[in-house]
Formats: sequence, C-alpha cells, structure tokens
Amino acid sequence: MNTDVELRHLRGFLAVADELHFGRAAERLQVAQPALSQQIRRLEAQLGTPLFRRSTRRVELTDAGAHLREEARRILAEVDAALDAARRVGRGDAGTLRVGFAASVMFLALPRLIRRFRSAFPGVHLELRELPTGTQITALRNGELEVGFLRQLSAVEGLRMERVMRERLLMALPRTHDLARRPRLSLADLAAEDFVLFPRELAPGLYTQVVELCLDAGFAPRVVQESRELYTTVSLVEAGVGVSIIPASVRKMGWTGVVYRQIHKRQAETNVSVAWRAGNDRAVVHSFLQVARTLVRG
Amino acid sequence: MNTDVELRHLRGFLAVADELHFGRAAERLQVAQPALSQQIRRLEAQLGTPLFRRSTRRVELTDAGAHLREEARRILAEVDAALDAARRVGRGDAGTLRVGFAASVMFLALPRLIRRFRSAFPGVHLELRELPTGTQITALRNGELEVGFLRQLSAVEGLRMERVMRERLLMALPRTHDLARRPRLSLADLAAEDFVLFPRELAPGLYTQVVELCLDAGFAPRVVQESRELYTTVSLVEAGVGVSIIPASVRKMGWTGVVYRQIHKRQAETNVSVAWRAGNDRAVVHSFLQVARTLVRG
DNA sequence: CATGATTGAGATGTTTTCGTTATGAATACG
DNA sequence: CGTATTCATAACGAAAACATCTCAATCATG
Repeated sequence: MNTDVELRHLRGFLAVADELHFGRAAERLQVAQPALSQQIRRLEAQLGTPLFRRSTRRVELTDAGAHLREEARRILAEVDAALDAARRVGRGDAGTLRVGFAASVMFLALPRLIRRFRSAFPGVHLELRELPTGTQITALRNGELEVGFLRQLSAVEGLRMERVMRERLLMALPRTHDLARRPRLSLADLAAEDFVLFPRELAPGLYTQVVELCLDAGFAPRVVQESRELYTTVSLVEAGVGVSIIPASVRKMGWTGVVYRQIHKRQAETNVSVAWRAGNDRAVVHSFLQVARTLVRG
Repeated sequence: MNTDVELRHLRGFLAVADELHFGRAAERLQVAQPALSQQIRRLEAQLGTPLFRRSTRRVELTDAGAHLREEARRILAEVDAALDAARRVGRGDAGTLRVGFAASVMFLALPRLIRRFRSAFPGVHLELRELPTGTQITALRNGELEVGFLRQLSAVEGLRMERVMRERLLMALPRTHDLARRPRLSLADLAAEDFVLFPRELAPGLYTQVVELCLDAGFAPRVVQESRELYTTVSLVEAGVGVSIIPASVRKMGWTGVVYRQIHKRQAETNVSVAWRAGNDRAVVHSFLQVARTLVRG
C-alpha cells in the first residue's frame, strides 16, 4: 500500500513545500533538480493526487500538499527524536531503571545518590521501591528490579554486589543526659537506658545488628519507643525520651541537643551494597552503577 | 545525521522486533533473510547501538530496541495515516471548508444541506459563518471563504454562482385573524396590519425585497415587532402580534395557529445561490458544490 | 557424545532504484 | 519578439538493495 513511500520522499517533498522552488530545494538537499522532480512525481503517483500545482514559473501547494506538509514535518521530527532516543537508551542516558532499597538505606546517602544520578542522566526515569532485602534479591533475579541497595554480606548466586558504603553505628543520647558528660562511653553503659529504635520490620537487618551489638555488650535493649523515621528517632532522643543507635551519617543533620559516641567494636559498622543481576548488560544499569561507585570515594 | 535511515529500515526492524525471528520476519516482508540482517545491521550502525541481542538460536530486543520498537510502530502508523489523509484531501473527502451564508438563508434548507454534506464527507471540517452578502463576496474573492450562500441576482466578476433554491414568499397570519377566513388574499389587504419582521441588518437583501413588495402593493409595512429568529417570528404571528412575510419553507415547521397565503406576484420569490471563486479547484469545494446541487432537485 | 536440524551471518553476482547530465518546453519579462 | 528562468523528460551511470549459496554456531535428540 504505502510501502513504496520512503522518508526520502517526505524529505524531498518538505524541502520543495518549504522553498516552493524545485531548484532551491534541490540545492538544499544536495541533489540535482530532476531527481527531486522525479521523487515528487512518484510520491504523487502513490497518493493518486497532486501535491503541487506547478507551472514553469510558479510552484504552489495543493490542499493535499498543504496537509501533507504539516504531517511530513512532524513525522520527520519524530523520526529524528525516536532515533536520538534509541541512541541515548543505547548509551544508558535514557530509559527506565527500577531501583530497590532496604528501608535502612534511606537513612544513608541514597537521596544524594539519586540526586547525583538524576543530574548526570536526566533522561532516565527512576522507579524507586522500598523493599526488604530478601524480596529485593528475588526481584533482581526475576528482572523485576535492575538495581538494589541492601545490607547483604554474603555473595548470592546469580547476583553481583559491590559495597558502596561503610559507616559506623553511633550511640546517640540527649545532651542533658548524665552519660553525655563522659567523652567516652562503652555500649555496656547503655544497659539500663530506655531505647528509641525503628520497628524491626522496617529494617530487619539493621535491627538485628543493633540488638546483637547490645547482647554482645551484655544486655538486651529495652525499647520504649518506636519511630519509623530516623529524623523522628533523633528528635525523640533530643527530647530525652531515650537513647538510640544510629548510622553515623545522621550526625550531619546537625541536631544540637544530641551527642554521639563511638562504639568501639568491629561489628558496629553497617555495609551497604549495591546489587544487580549478573549478566544484566542494560546500559542504564551500568550508568547507574558508575554513579553509585562514586559513593565509595565520598 | 539521520538522513540515511529510511522507512524501509524501520519496517524491517519492526518485523524482526515483532517476530523475534529473522527468517519469519523476512518471509513476512517478502524478502530474503540476509537482506533483513543487513538492513538491521545498517540501522544499528547508524544508531551506534545494537537493537537486538542475537545468537543463532535466540533473538531478543535490547533496551534501545525495545524503545525503538514502540516508536517505529507509532511512526509507521502515522505515516500511513498522513498519506491516507493526503489522499482523502486530494479527493475532497477531507480538509476544512469555510462556508458563509446570508442570515436569511438559514431559514431555508441550509441545515439540511449541512447535514447531508456531513454524512457524505465526514472527514471535512466545516467552518460556518453568517455574513452579509457584500462581505461574503469580498471574502470569497480574498480566499477567506470557499463557498457562500447568498441572495444575489446579478453576476459578480471573479465569482461563479449557481442558483440552488428558489422559493416563494408567503403571507403568514394568525388563524384567528379576520382575513384568515378568506382563501385568497392580495398583499394590499395587509396594508393596515401590524408586521412582525426580522431586523433589516440581519438580512438586508430579503428585507428590502419584502418592503419593496409592500410598496408595490401601495403601502409601507408597519413593523411593530422585530425578531431575529424565524421561529420566533412565526410564533409571534401565531400569538396574534401581527402578520409577516416569510419564505415558503417555513410552512413545513407545522404551526397550527398560522395560515399562509400566496403572493401573486413574480417578485415574490427568493433566489438562493451558491457562490465560489472562479478557478478555485480545491477538491473539497467541488465535493460541497456537488452536494449543494442536490438541493435544486429537492 | 555425536549427529542433524535450525538459524543468523558472510560473500558474491544480479537487479532494481536512484541520481546526474543533457535537453526540451513553457512562461514571464524586457 | 527574443531571452532568461524554471520545471519536465530522456538517457545513461552509479550505488544500493536484494537473492542465492554457503558457513558457523547452537540446540535437540538418540
């Protein structure tokens, strides 16, 4: 039906429609004038209707030509856009990327990473989903997720991982608290204190790690208050509700009524890894990983 | 830049993207398989990115390919649509047609004509404008209007005209009126009556004609009430406000409280002509005229 | 593990298509 | 009335797209 019409014909037609002059249009297209005449004659034959009314002295569009002109202009622009978009997707500058993250990672540098990635690859649409580590791992394997941020130590079959962040856990206590006067604290010093912690289900890995740290220190933390946002947690600490154990990056929030103390244990450290399916060669993924790796250096 | 990409390449790509099989796609396109391989290799070279990940046993889309697939499908559909539209415009089955009409024509068969045209050429968009005859004539010459309906008797330089309707003017009076009992009336019998007429500016030609008819009969009509819509005029007549002179087609409205009487004069006739610019060969215009001419026969 | 079937890619010759040059015809303009 | 401009036509040549044949790789199957 229309399968003999090629973009070349539309390009030629558009040039003549713009110039209303076969000679100038041919020059613009870098072809000889008779070639253009033939192209357009063929197009007109295909359509079964003239596109120009031409004498040797004047060229003007017919109704059909005027209509086709607008359409041709749009279509050619769309082809360009589509091809450029495909190029960008091929380079990893565009497309959709599904990123999962364990809740506790939100406390860390994820927001900064997202911002950094968005500015580096503005064409990429990010789908962010908060998911428990286990769910992420299956989702990554199923291809429902391209990238995951999780607290996973051991290797997982079929996935590749890289540590992107390591940060210490700190004790946080109210400035008004008696213990706050001492420059050094051991975890055991908190044995009798009230704790403010996030709920276990929100970040099971981190929760377990915190509890185990306490058990190592010889006590089980008495949680008097739960809080889903780290921001709230710290403000509760400041208000004197209790003490807490939080990732070091929180210090940057700049709460004046809270003091932080090192936990002198090797396990008092949280590792955040970025994970992706082995063999996933989507260019967007590598673009993202490239940005994620900048976190390692800071 | 993208000027080497042709629709052929998009068609080939789309076939393979749909089939995920070079052989079947080639069959669908009625070409040999190696030709397709080459087409797609060229497209990929143009884009600088692979569109398929292929082994000898499996073909699957890359991200760039998946994106391009949707775009290609849309673009090819749009090209088809654009070419079809151009064909239709060329045949006069589509486009925009600007139609002017003198106000008094609205009283006649214009609505029926519009309806008839719309069903015959649903692709054509009609721009209807009520304009005085004089304005229409200049608008037709300027190309601001393609077709006009007017009451013009004499020929006009540069325009072509055809009478599409001729209808008599009738006296209309309330059934309750004394004169309504007489089966035959002459116009002079209305000399002393109150008249309901449309305002002069609304249809100057028809207005003048009505007044001249009365003057011929030896009186000037005393207009006690003006009314912009003919519908209203007749209802006022029925209400006994006065008598009127109206085009015969109004009788079809079926007012029971109104009686109509012939005016036995040759001038008691209104001619409606359709006019267009001489040499206007827009296909839509001729499509419209073709429908307009059906009015002559009824 | 070997063999055959299937599938995409490569190489080569042919056909088709497209473009260029040369020429012709029509129209506006001096 | 002649000239210059401009689009169409014809003939030729080049480039491309395509078909055929062949190969290499992979998967299924006995």
